[in-house]
Amino acid sequence: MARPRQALLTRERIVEAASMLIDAEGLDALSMRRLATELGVQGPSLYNHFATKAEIVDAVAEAVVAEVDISVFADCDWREGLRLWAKSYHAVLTAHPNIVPVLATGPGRRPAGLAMAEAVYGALIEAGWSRARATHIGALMRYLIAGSALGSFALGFAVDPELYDERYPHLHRAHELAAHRDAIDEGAFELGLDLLIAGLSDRYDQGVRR
Amino acid sequence: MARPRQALLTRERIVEAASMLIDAEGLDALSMRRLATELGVQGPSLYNHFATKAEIVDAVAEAVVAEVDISVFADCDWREGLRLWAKSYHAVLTAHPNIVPVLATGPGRRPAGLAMAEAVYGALIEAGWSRARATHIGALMRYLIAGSALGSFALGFAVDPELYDERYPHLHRAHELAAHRDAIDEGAFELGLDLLIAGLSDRYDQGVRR
DNA sequence: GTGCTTAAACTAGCGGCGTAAGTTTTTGCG
DNA sequence: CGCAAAAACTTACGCCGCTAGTTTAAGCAC
Repeated sequence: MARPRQALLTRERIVEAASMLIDAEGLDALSMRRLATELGVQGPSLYNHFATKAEIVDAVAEAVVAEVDISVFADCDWREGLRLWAKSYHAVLTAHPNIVPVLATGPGRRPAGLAMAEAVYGALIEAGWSRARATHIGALMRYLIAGSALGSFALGFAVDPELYDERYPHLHRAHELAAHRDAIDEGAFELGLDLLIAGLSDRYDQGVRR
Repeated sequence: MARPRQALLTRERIVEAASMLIDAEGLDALSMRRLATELGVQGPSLYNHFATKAEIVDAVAEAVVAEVDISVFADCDWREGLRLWAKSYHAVLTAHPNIVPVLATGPGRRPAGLAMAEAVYGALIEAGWSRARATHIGALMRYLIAGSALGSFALGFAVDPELYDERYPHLHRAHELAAHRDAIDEGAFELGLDLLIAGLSDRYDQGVRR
């Protein structure tokens, strides 16, 4: 086949297929040949639209970050804005867990990431936080959100139950955690969010804004 | 060469070389052939000591986690124990940033990880926290520590400075962040640690332990 | 309308990857 | 002493990201 009358691929279609593949089967399942097959095309054809595989993964990450709702900062108090934004961010990452390592590791050079940073940082600055503290707070929220999305804490205790009782007495019945995995992760995230925002709120109200 | 009089490889030597390679050049630089070369040996020889590459990476992760000081829980108040443990954990991850994605993503099935969970969870339970809350707190600390170690927040703003002023007014001079990257990340982590432990401490003192 | 450039698909192939299979030699034990 | 297990080796398979070169269609200039 040479050039078709109607183009088979677009950047959009490629990103969408890649995103679905990552969501369904994980980052490792994404190979150029596999992705191309999914799109009814031969592997190297993808290079007509993206220079490298990394660019494709990047575009997927960008699309995911763009789902996060940053409009909340416009209408809310900084505390409420922070909370709603964090929940939206958290929800998006929970919906696309397999791409999280890319988001967490990679830099925020992409437009959506910069727009998000602008929104968060801007809201904090306008609330009266110092530049340095606003940076810290933004980073801190990211730590919590990315950290919670990355690896389920509850996961990984599904080993031989008898082993625990001998060597790890406090982990007795810890293997049952796996069943409540989602609830636990959600609870831990909520706890963290409450504690951080409450703590910041206290400092803010006491005039400690740097 | 057939079997040598003195074995060239041991699991220890392999893990050490792999660890050094990951520290020096990153996870991607670790390939079986490359690692074998580093050890003066042919690639497949490694399979005499480890069944898969994943097992080697796992062993490296285990060795890193084992560096974390969990003895602090024995002598301290739970608050101080939590703080010292978190700092030790954080310091270890900062010293081996390239292995962090493995630790963060992967389950805690390894002995060192289980021992750490046992220590943290045990200290919280004995302090009087409910089982559910202790789990949340342990998970939450992990989120903060792993999240902060994973991706520097400050990194990734080293783009064309002129771009910021137009589209992202609050990120004005944000590119300068890269220079203070370590200080910022450290500040954000410390802030998070302070806020979380202070918040938990308040709840604890008020008798809210679940 | 006829040519020219560009775009978008193709095929072939390079070097590297993880790993399986089978070979050779040494060691250590019954 | 004989023999199984261990620890190195060589070879090879099928995947990977990606490059190079080819073919044909589309879009545009004159």
